[in-house]
Amino acid sequence: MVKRTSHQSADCLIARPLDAIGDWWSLLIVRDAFDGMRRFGEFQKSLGVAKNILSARLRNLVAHGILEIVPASDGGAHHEYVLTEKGRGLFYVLVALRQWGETYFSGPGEPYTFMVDTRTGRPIRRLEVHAEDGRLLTPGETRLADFRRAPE
Amino acid sequence: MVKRTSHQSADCLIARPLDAIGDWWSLLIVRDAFDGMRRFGEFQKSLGVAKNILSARLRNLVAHGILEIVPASDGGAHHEYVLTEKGRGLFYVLVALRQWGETYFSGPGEPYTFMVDTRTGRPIRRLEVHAEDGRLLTPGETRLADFRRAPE
DNA sequence: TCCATTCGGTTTCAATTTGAAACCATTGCC
DNA sequence: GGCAATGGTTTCAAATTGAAACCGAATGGA
Repeated sequence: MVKRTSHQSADCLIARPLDAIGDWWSLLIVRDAFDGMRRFGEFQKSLGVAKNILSARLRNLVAHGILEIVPASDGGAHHEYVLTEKGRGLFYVLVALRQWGETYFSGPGEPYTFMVDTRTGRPIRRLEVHAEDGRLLTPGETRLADFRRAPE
Repeated sequence: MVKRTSHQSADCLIARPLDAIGDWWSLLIVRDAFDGMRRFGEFQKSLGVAKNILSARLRNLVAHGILEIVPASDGGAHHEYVLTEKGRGLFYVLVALRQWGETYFSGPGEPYTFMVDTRTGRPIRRLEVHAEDGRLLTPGETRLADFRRAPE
């Protein structure tokens, strides 16, 4: 499961996250966790994934510090899986993926949900990338910089 | 490669995008494409992936309309792979993933790059989720709404 | 108390996917 | 023509996946 890049990509800050969540099911589990799911059975029913696979994915997410196991919540004997701070940090990845999905994958007549502001019920804004001074940036206006070379 | 959710998740706007790019290599290919890579050999050298796998992934990305094949560019005989509009839409996913990686995966002393505004060389801002009226939203302040039920 | 059921997994095993390496076809160059 | 580079495909072993069976502990009734 854990894929180690033996050749060391120059940009492991994409590769390393993908190592943690880069398989089909993990992000779906995280999404369900954002939706309040906590228990093995809930995830299994929601995703329809084989139990051994779910078991392995949950273990992996816990190992990566994205989920953590908490003793109970309704006094039951079994534990539950909840997002850690690190796991909640994936919110923006999910929003980005979802907005991309809304734009390019929602066919006409298909049932689809989209993300709204709970308070008003209105759709949220699209994500934007901004410069430090607030300017809106396009992909072409950004680049990767080596921290040691040009922080000035 | 293509994983069909037979059970139809209620939220296929996460699952469908993952079906297109939800394996380890595809997003890395897209990232390299944003970095200006266009040719089979460039991707192969950058990623260190087996050629048959790269071949399959490129084919898949083209099939999903994320990359397209263009005839040449330097007059050479071979074609090149460039991002489509849909592919460029993945910019926000990459930024989100990268910022998450910067936050949780960059160990001290490790070489790492981060994203800067080309014009100023300064780091870009963190992504934020905003309501229609501009309020900053946390994960808990959003939910998914059925388009047909509550657009009002 | 005893039996059945649910929950949360693990084990087993066949089928699919992956990846390394070998191979192949075309183009460009001398 | 010969030779290397590019851009793949084929082959085959190894790893991963997934469906189903199994299992143990904790309820829940009769």
